[in-house]
Amino acid sequence: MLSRKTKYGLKALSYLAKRENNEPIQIEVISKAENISLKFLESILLTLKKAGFLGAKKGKGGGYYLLEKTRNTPIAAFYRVLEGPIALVPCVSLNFYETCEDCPDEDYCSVHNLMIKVRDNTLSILENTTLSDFVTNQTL
Amino acid sequence: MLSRKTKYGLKALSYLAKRENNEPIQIEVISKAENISLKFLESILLTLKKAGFLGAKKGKGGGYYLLEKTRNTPIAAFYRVLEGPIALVPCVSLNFYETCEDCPDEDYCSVHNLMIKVRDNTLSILENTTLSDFVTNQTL
DNA sequence: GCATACCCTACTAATTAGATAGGATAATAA
DNA sequence: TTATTATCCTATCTAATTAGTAGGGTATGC
Repeated sequence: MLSRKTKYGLKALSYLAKRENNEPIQIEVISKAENISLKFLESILLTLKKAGFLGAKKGKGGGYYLLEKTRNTPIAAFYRVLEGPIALVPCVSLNFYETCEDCPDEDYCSVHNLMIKVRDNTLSILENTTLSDFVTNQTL
Repeated sequence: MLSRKTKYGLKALSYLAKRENNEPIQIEVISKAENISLKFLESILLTLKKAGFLGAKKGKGGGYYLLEKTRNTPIAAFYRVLEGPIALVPCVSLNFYETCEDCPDEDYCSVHNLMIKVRDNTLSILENTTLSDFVTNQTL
């Protein structure tokens, strides 16, 4: 299951992407619009900013805004920053690979082989859906 | 990510399904073969037995064994018993549905709509792969 | 120079994961 | 009928994670 962090992060990104202009918008506005705890959202948006997806402006009239490239960024990128691995087991993760201590040979592990298929299917959606697609409910 | 409970449960089922005969086999044997903590595996197998997937026999020569139908049971059924929902958010779960408190209208939630697609893709794999397919690495 | 709004670190409460302990129960064999 | 074997069952424990909170620090703009 998705953590609330990821869910809230995606909702906030979607909120920003739905706006017509790209003027900075305050955390508090998003927080109220999407029913997300203010301080929790603050930390999530900071994470997304550090990851290079959002810009921020301090002081009056400040807030967060989408960077140009972010609309064309696949959901998979946000997912990895917010949630971590997309794979269901570390031994099939492309970006967070870890060996299983209990498993002598991945190639002969039924779980491993099935989870590769699940991962590929999930990836095909998350890599081929950009933030723009996401807010217009399009998926390749 | 899968919990160890689910991963170990699937490995144990796969171990049982790979055996030629269907004589009861002791927890300890599976535990050693698959490098799973004995007591932890004990509780997992008990869960699978209570769910109707395994039979058990006590005393000398006892142990766990597959019930007939279990070989043709889809992985999704084991997954739901061991892990819970297959969906990534409760509001798109078929078997463990819950509304999101923060979301006024599911139909207009970007997260909701994308996660339906992810769920459907994952389900198509887990529902169409039986335990038999699983151990022979087949997937529809 | 003051108000605004993000930046940053640390902390806490609640829950869950991953076991572990230890005895009860049932089946088999001597 | 008693000892042995192996599952059954409940309770407990520890560590990690999640979700959220507190409280300043820092930069911006009027």
